[in-house]
Amino acid sequence: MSVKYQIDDIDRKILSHLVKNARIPFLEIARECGISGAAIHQRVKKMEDSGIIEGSRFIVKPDALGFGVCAFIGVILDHAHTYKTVVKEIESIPEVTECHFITGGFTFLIKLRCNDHQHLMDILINTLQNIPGIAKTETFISLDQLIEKQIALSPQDK
Amino acid sequence: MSVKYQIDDIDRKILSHLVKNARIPFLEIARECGISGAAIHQRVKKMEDSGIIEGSRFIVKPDALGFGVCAFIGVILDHAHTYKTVVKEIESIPEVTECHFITGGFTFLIKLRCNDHQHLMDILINTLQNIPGIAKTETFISLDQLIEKQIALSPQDK
DNA sequence: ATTGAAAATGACCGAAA
DNA sequence: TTTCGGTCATTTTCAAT
Repeated sequence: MSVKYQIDDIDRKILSHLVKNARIPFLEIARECGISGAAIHQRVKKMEDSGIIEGSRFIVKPDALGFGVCAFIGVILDHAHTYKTVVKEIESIPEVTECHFITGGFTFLIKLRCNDHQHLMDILINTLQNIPGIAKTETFISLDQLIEKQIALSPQDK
Repeated sequence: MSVKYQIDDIDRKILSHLVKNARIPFLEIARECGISGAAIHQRVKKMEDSGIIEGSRFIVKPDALGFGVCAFIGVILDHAHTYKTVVKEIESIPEVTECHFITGGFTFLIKLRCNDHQHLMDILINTLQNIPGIAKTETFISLDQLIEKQIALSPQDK
């Protein structure tokens, strides 16, 4: 479950480029790190194999795909033992992008994206509220995503 | 502010590959779409220029970087007019990865990543609670991120 | 673990349809 | 908008250090 090996400063430097631009040429990273392209290649491969790197993605503006509405939903279960089956049900909802098991007033915190408020209402009433084990939900609609960034990798992430 | 042009099915197909693997060769996408590599290249460029594609990133397991703890924090302001300055303050916290202006019981919902509970406590007490305008916070620690995925691009996203 | 060089593959640009 | 073709750049592998 845990990470297989500790990354060093060169790995961190490589990642600091890759998390900002997945298509940057390895040779460019190599020049900045002062080592060969082959070394970059092998280090990236090792980090991929060990699971440190989970993959790479293009970031697409959700609006362009018709998913202009973002919302968080706090979920309260009526019986703790329904946990597993509820997760499976939530997993099958295509609009859900995240689900956390959290401390505090809710069992789960779900993040999802949908087309519009009608669509959101539909998910709430026809999907979520119909899942056995879910007692109550509380919806927080994101009116504006003010910050979206990655964790800083280096002390100074210029 | 809005998107400059509507993408078509080919664009959607291109994106469906790119959001899963940012380093997939354009030629491979070209083969699957039945058009030339140059066409893929141009369509991607157009989507980048128009802002539909916001960039590309490697996804790194936060644990590997020493950020094993994920938490959400609901923030309540004491005066609505402090909104802007508070956002600026929050923006400058390196551990914060998201900040939403939300409906419901909170003004903001913040997502952040930190090393451990001590680190989280430090952010809560020494950083967040010290920002003028923040009246109250409520912390939800993510004990387990059960789901993490992207919005489905196609009806069937095999 | 890193390197340098070789071979294979892909990105990118211009011209033409 | 697309394709084709050419050139240049990058990825990837491998033997050697």
